[in-house]
Amino acid sequence: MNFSVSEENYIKSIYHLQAVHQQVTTTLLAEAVQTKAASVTDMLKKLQVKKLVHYKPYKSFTLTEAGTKTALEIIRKHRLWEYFLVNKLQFEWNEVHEIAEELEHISSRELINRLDGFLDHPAFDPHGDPIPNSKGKMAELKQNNLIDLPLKKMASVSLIKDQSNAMLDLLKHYKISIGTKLKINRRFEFDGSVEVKIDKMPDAILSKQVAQNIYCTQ
Amino acid sequence: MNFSVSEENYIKSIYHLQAVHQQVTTTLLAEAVQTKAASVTDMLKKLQVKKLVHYKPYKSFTLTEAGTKTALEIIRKHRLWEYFLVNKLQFEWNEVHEIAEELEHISSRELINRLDGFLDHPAFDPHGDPIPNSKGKMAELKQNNLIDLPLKKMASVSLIKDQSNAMLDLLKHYKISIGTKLKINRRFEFDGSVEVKIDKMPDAILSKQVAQNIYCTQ
DNA sequence: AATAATTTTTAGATTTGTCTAAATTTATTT
DNA sequence: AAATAAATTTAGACAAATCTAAAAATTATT
Repeated sequence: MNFSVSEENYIKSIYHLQAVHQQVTTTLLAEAVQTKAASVTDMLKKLQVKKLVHYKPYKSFTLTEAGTKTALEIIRKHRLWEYFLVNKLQFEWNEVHEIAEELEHISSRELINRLDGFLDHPAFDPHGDPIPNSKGKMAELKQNNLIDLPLKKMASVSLIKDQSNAMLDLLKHYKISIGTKLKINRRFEFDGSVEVKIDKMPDAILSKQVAQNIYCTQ
Repeated sequence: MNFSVSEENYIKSIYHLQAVHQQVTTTLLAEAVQTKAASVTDMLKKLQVKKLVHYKPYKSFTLTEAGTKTALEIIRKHRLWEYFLVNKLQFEWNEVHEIAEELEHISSRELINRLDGFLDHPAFDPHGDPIPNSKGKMAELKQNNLIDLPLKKMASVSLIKDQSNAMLDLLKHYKISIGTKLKINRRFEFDGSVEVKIDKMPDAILSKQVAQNIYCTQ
């Protein structure tokens, strides 16, 4: 099956929203794909006909198995291209999202499988998100919220949940990126903020809000 | 300026047709973009408003300077991606056209300039066509039609004019591709065919029709 | 449980790129 | 130069994806 860019964007967004919200709503999806609720309804009907979503008017919608498979293919492309952009073309990890949003819609499966080989089958993209393999399977990594790390125990940043520019700006300031090694020196009970030692940087205090958006491994 | 995929395809096709025909016609362009003459007229009016073509109804149309610049950017993208597909992802040179047709519409200039650097600023794509640089300039290479080569003089295949599958099939059989070294042993006056010695292959006889589609350097 | 507020869907319009059929212009024949 | 043929444009229609405004259904509030 071949889908339009628009259809693919809806499918991908439904997948991502399903991972976070138990119930995906029309309004939520409208916001995700930058459109109006009425347009979402139209598209849901179209996707239902193509058997990509289960849809009950006024009630609910979820991806079908075929829809999930499609979503994973798009996400695989997105993340492989991001990996390529950062590791071969020397982009910064926070510069690649928009370009990958375009590249993920290139249709050739052969292309993406060769790209995968060229990149040596990476398991994680530059943001620490796992890359589905050609069968849709992706690696799972036990990730802990920074806030929950044991004291003085070195850990490696593996995922940033909030990838807004505001967040990325802040992380750049602290020189925190995927792979950055850090440990928690102490916790401040008052507001839940934490003092962290980051690689070769002076000690820094991260607000609870920031720390909750950073996930680590080990 | 940002253009739709459709607009870009028209612009690119006008550029290619202008290189071959002194006058590009509506019908010719319609065939090139796989549509009907009436649709071409509609699009020409749109491109005129955007100052990409000079257009006089019933008379003629040509690319403006801005239109030519745009065409060269698209062609640059197309050829750089083809080079990438063949030289990095190990595609065969006759497998890459369709994929590059999609990739050429990815908008990021930064991407294409970095790709150019990653590939070491190639001057020619896998078909032997010159790749415009970021300013739209491209290398010129004196290319001779195989039919006109001096006898017994080694030459290097640099361009295949007819890139139909039928032609590519035939070339595969003779193991002729861009860069193949060959020389003409003798010419047959009767039908204009030529006997050529190809690299490590037995002597072969190419019809005039085939030979006329092969261009060589040196 | 009735009313109000919110969410979702429907109805009808818009834009882009396309089409067919008819009208117009240009080119070719006789 | 008039008639015919061919190419081009116009007019009107259609599909995809969107929008706004109104209607319908659901959820929350009093």
